[in-house]
Amino acid sequence: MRASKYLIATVKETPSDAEIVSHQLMLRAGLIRKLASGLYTWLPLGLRVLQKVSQIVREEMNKAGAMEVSMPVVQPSELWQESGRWQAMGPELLRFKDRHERDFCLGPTHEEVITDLVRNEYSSYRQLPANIYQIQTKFRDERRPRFGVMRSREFIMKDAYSFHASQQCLDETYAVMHQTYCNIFDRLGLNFRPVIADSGSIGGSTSHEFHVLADSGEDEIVFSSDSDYAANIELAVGTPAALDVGANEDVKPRELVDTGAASTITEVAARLDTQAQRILKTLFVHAADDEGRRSDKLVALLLRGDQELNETKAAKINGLASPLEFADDELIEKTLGCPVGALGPVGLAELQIRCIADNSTSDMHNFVCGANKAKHHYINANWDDDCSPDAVMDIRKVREGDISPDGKGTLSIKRGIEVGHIFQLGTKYSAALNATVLDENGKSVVMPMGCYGIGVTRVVAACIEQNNDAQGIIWPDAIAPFHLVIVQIDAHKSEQVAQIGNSLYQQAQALGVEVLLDDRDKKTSPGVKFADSELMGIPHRLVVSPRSLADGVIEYKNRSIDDKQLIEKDAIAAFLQGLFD
RNA sequence: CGGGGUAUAGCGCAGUCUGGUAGCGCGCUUGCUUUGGGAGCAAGAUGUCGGGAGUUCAAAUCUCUCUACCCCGACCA
Repeated sequence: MRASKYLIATVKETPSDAEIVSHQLMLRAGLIRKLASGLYTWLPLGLRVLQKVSQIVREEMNKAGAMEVSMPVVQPSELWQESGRWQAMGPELLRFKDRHERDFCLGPTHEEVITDLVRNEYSSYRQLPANIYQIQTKFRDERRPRFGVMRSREFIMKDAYSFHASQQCLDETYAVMHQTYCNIFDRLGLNFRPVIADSGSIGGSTSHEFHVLADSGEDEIVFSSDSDYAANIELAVGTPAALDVGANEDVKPRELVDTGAASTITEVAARLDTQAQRILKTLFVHAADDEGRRSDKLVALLLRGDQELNETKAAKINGLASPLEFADDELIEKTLGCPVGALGPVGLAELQIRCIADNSTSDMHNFVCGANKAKHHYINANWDDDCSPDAVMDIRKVREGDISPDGKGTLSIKRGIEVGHIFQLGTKYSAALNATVLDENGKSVVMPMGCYGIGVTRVVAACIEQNNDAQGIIWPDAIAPFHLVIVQIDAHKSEQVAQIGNSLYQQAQALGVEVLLDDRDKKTSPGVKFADSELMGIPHRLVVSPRSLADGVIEYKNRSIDDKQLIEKDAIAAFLQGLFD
């Protein structure tokens, strides 16, 4: 490709609406342009990268025995009615009518369409497992698109769906896909981790997310120092370091003390000259009514004072309003007759308020808790003697330094960008759409399904988050838009520069190297060409100039190495061959 | 959806408080010079000041209203 005939849409200044580095660099390097909130045009340079990512995904999926198809973006409402999601999904599902007033939506995902296809085309267990995928545009009307293509409304996803005659068969395919995802992200040159994930409202038991490690990530992932335990913080389990104070104290009688204006854990600890871990934290959330809707009844959640609630875990407790909702101060005061700041579990049983305690509270004794009386706390409260939880479970958010659930090592927390998610769907869709095959006994069975997604557009952004410097993007070889850029300097003055530039360009092409010849005219100064090549992140660069040709050499620079090399003109063919062999 | 902010040339911004000729830098066009790190000089082109309504002799500027976009939060197969 000749730069003089190509859209090099680089910009010097950082666009004001781009917050994270990948978004800034994608705009500055001329990979994308915004059309509207969450909608982006991919420019020639960006599309090359996107297509490379797609191709790697495609090759690995094919290698794993999956079959590529292409399903419509526009989908009829009937299928969604059948699965129940026409009602279940909110405004994220973009709906509209055609000229005949029939309802349609833009596909945010394709479980319905694929299940419909498979129920019509498959009839025997002998055809299974079937693993079918596509790489295609999805639309989700996100409430808040952000960070460029990282969370956009229209994006490209590789979505695969597998169908099985048995759970065992699903397990096998799931394992193959787990490995395939590792292969894909390895090939993409990403620093990533698979983690155990919440399977969400979609149900199913087993689920893993694949996270690219980056500080700008929207998720927190937890991993162990000494084992392969890794999980999304939403469901990560750990054991907090044991109480290091008062562990061996004898049980003392409970006492009411005046704590004045102290209302937070920190203030109470200071006032009573004790530690947060000796104080019981009491939170109130709304209970659900008989029909599962939010009621004004309260449920108390108890945690050790130095610990925090994991809302995802709490939301799964039966009998709580969904989504999890904290009670406001007014309702608490009305129900307990005490303002927020001195709340505790003592006496809640009489008020018929359920208490759910976190595991971390079990070994607490002689603890401090609110007395449900303004400006008063109890000291030396104890389980059984003073109060008992209705249930003890894990509702705690793990912390850095907790002990890994397998007992091996301690946990650390990092931020990640979710670029892939695999999960076992079970029969949610196949049962709703009656997708069955006959098993070896001639009996009709509903097919268990698996579902495997990769955010192709997000991968591009995630990769830049991980590979950049002050000059711009540093593409891994596997997805660089061009492998090599040849910068010509003073070609208008030196016939030799133009000649050698051209000859190198042709040699590189003959080697199958994707090469960009920067033959832009004299108005584009050398500095601009250098800066652009670095901003665009092209891994290898040759510079042809009268200056170096006078010494009989051509300069080579690797984007990720500071030093330049001078290559003898006569040795350049061999050098190129060695570089791209 | 709640809170905060922004909207002026292709991009980045000033001008708004205190109403009175539409500005700056980058980019773009033309010419000359320059050429190894985002060149210099000269001449140019480009604006419904986000839309609508109002106040006023006069509105980018004041008032009302609508819209779009960004950030934080909530939400997220």
